[in-house]
Amino acid sequence: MPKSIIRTYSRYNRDASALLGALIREARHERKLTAQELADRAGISRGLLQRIEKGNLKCEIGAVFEVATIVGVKLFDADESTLTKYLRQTKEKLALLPKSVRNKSKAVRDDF
Amino acid sequence: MPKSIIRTYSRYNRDASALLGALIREARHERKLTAQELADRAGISRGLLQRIEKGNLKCEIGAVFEVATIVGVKLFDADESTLTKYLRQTKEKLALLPKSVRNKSKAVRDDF
DNA sequence: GATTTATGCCCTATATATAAACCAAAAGGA
DNA sequence: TCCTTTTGGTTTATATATAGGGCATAAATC
Repeated sequence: MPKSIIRTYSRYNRDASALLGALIREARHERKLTAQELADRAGISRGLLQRIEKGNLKCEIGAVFEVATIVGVKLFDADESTLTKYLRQTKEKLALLPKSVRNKSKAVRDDF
Repeated sequence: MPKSIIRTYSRYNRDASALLGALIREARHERKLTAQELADRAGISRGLLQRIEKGNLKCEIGAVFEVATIVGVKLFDADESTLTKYLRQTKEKLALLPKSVRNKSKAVRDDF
């Protein structure tokens, strides 16, 4: 990130991230997990989990997703099966999977 | 990140991120925005937007949230007002706001 | 067809997020 | 009360995500 970019976030997203962190923290307590235990399960450091639970927007999304999934905080929707439902419904799925494969089989392109 | 941690992600979250990226890309097309235009609006580089649309889990969550909000892809829920609803309902909000203020007024602690 | 525009994907420099190790304070349990 | 555990907050070293640029291809547009 050259030239010291000061990134600003909208109030909405700051609230959203703070809420997500609070939900994660609450869910962790409900499951009687210490911060260290949850961090270990997610494969991250305890310090990173602390920042996630505080709603820090600079955390990598993969770490946040992993933690949220472990403690049962759902993304996109409160409904558990919504993601899978989306994955089935969206016609983008057809364009989705090849896209994630393209990098692996770089030059071939014989997949159609 | 010392010691070259190889972070693994669950299949669920890889799918979730890929779906989120696809939804963002689809929404961007619906709004007739070029990648450069959306990146400019979000204050990020075009390359980062590309990675977001590919569902790269190493992107910072703040950038993903900003982009998603701009093109109208909702987080947590399809309903627009769900976040604000949550923010009102959750009793965690009381513990939430002071937490985000604590860093600003570092040593004072006269807020109670 | 030609020409512009958008996209995909390199590359490099650098700002910074992360892990790990601390310490002190808070919380919980005896 | 004391003792243990958990948490919040540092600090430091290092891995790496990012911005920015270039370039080739694809896709519009004419």
